Amino acid sequence: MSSTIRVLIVDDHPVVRDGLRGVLSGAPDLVVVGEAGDGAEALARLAAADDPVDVVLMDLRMPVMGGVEAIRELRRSGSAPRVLVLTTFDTDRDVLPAIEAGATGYLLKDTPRDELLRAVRAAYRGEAVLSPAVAGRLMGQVRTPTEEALSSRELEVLQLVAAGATNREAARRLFISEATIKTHLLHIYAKLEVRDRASAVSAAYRRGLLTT
Amino acid sequence: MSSTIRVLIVDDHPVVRDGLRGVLSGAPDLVVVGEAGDGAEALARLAAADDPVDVVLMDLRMPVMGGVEAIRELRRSGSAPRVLVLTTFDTDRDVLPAIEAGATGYLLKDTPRDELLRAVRAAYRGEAVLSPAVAGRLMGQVRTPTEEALSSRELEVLQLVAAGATNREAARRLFISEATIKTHLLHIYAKLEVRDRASAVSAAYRRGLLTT
DNA sequence: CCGCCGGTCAACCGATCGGCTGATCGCCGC
DNA sequence: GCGGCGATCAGCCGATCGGTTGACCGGCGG
Repeated sequence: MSSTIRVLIVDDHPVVRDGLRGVLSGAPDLVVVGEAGDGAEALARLAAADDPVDVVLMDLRMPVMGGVEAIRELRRSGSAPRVLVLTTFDTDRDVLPAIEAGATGYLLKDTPRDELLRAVRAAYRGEAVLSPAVAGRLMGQVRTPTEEALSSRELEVLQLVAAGATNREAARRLFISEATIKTHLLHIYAKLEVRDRASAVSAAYRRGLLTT
Repeated sequence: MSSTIRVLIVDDHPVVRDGLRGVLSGAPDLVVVGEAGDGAEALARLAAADDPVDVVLMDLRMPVMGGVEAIRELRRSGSAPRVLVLTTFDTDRDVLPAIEAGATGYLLKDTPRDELLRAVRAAYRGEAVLSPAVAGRLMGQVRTPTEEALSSRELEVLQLVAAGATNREAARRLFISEATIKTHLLHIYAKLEVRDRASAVSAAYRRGLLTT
């Protein structure tokens, strides 16, 4: 019958893939048509036009090619499958890019089995499904639209500062003036609501702007 | 037969529990005798003396009671089962306490299925099994014995600095002199191999000394 | 018993930072 | 076409930091 939902599992952990396969295979209306260990494998699998996929269960942090890039590629190529993100992390740095890239839903891995099954069916219908923690983050974004969100240039500066660069060194490395570095830093302080570089670095780590 | 290894799965993610159950059930010499969603549940299950467990597959970061405390409790109560840590994280902050607490092995969740099975059997025999990344961290510890390991006082200072305190503020908060703060910071810089507070904060986050 | 280590404190110096004001330029959207 | 924003740059100031040297004390272990 045409009501069978065809699912592709993308996760770099074999154990997790097995777990998902097990959970999904318990539902008569779902069938796992493939697995992939990273974004590139997933794209390759999805390119096989003779074997369509309805819903992609996608991890985010993977080697070779992460989930966000994979989703972006999918959208760019105009492919059809819904993408349901399933990951451990609920930081802004993970959630926002994934949703911007075009994920249909975003679940955390502590989601109970039955909720996961419902989410796959909902994603198949094009409905948005979010874990409560993720929903909260999104609301926070909407409520404070202009907050945080460092510009890419500011992030470069902050990375150098976190690496121990003085203003002078950062300026040299970015081929700009020391005054500009100072300006960027002032903006960064304002956005992160701090007053010095040390706490700016700390705030950035907490918000997932800097990678651990 | 007595050669059947009895395994308890402890992980807060239902999907992961399913995956592990699936992998283990594929081996004729292994049997999953229970599951738990956090350390407290695991201890309760292990307290049932009429139903022994040989190997515990233990996640670390869990709600209610984490894996490290659970392992420590187990050892304190003189219980027998081997504990094989199976987690996503390989930072010093996770690895070292777990091994100190008495874990028999430490695997990351990207471990292939067959290696996981071999590891369970090895743990049952009391052999140490480490994922390559974890082994590397341990070696690093041994090679540089005096490295890092901030004293508790130094950590207090660093936390304040990360929160945006100036030396003067930190001094006031800890009821000590500003000069002492400076001395602590110099020691911190030496241990973390940096030259300013911003990069000290960064290094601390990367090593898991400061919590995200 | 003596040495080492962690914690405490002091004084001094140059280097750097944070705060402020003000300015130019290019791009995007209304 | 105007306004806003990001990025660029300048100069000035006081405050703070980083580096150094030297010192005292208490506990722990050889």
